[in-house]
Amino acid sequence: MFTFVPLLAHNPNTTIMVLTEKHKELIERIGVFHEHKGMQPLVGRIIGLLLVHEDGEVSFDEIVEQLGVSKSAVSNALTFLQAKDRCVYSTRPGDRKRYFALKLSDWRADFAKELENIAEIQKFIDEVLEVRTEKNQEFNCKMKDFSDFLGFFKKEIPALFERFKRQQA
Amino acid sequence: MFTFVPLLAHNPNTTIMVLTEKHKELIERIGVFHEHKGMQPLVGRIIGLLLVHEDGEVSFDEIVEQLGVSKSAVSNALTFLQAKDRCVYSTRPGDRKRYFALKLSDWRADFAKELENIAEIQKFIDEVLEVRTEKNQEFNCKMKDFSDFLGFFKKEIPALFERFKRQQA
DNA sequence: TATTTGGTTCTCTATTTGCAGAACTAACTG
DNA sequence: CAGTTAGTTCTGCAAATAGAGAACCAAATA
Repeated sequence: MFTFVPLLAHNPNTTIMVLTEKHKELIERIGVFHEHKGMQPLVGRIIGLLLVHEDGEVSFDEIVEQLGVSKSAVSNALTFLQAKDRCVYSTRPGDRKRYFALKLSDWRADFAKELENIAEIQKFIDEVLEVRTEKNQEFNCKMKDFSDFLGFFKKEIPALFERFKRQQA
Repeated sequence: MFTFVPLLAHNPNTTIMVLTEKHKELIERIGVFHEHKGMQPLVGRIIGLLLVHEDGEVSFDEIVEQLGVSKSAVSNALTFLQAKDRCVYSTRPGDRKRYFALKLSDWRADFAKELENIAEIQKFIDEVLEVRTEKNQEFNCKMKDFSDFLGFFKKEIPALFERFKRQQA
């Protein structure tokens, strides 16, 4: 008679990385940096942890332990990070845990998105120009100027990555 | 006997601009755009109002009336905008009112600051690289790559403005 | 079938935020 | 000096946020 003997089921990576004070302090600072960008506190801390963790992949449980927060908070934060496409998880045969990692691979796409996002103000500038009267031409000109620059800027983004690539080789 | 007859004291520009629905709706959208950038709601609305207002300069009172908010809220928001160097006020002889305007003139400096700000993540990336072990070289390499790009990017910012200037002429 | 594991969802609460309204101040006016 | 004007600061509250803890669920195990 055969019994199913799971290879790893009783042997998940249960030892967790030891974080030094330096690690912890860096995680906090990365946390507040992201808070300033409008993210909720724990989300920023998790990004910090995933960055400094030597494995790059961190289990749900370990996040809970390392950051000393509740499972519910971690669950919500990870759902958010995945929705924003900043984070993915992988699994391992015979181990039901999920191991979360940053999608560091597409930093190019992410950064480009951020640039386009800040240039998004152009849309508003243009709408503003449409509703403005001719009364204050100086003001209008400066806005037109800014809008033109933003258009130029957006077009330049791909070239920027190109030049970086060439300059690297 | 001479009496002091103030030229404008009883004649400040008391008629306020009429905002259409389109104006109001645009102000709201500009407001939420800035909220997403981490500003408090009223600050974004004021930016919107100063953008669409035909005069470019708007008195404290008119801000209160147009946006239908309290004086205290406006006072705090304007203090904030001035602290952030996004806004200035001017006065007129014989008129004690302050007329607030966006510092639209230095959009170049502002935009450059925003770009540098998003590249500030490099500082953290580098610190992270210093505390990371050699364990996950692939992860480390991607981070190094990203950091290199951010360094390159920062250096490119002035050139970007240069190219825009040339391309305009 | 009962229990454990890994995680999600729901409910509740402490904290923070954003603003109103009142009290206040400082400069000017009658 | 009493009143007005223009704006600031203080006090308090309603709403939003962030997270704890418990209840819950589904898959795997005993």
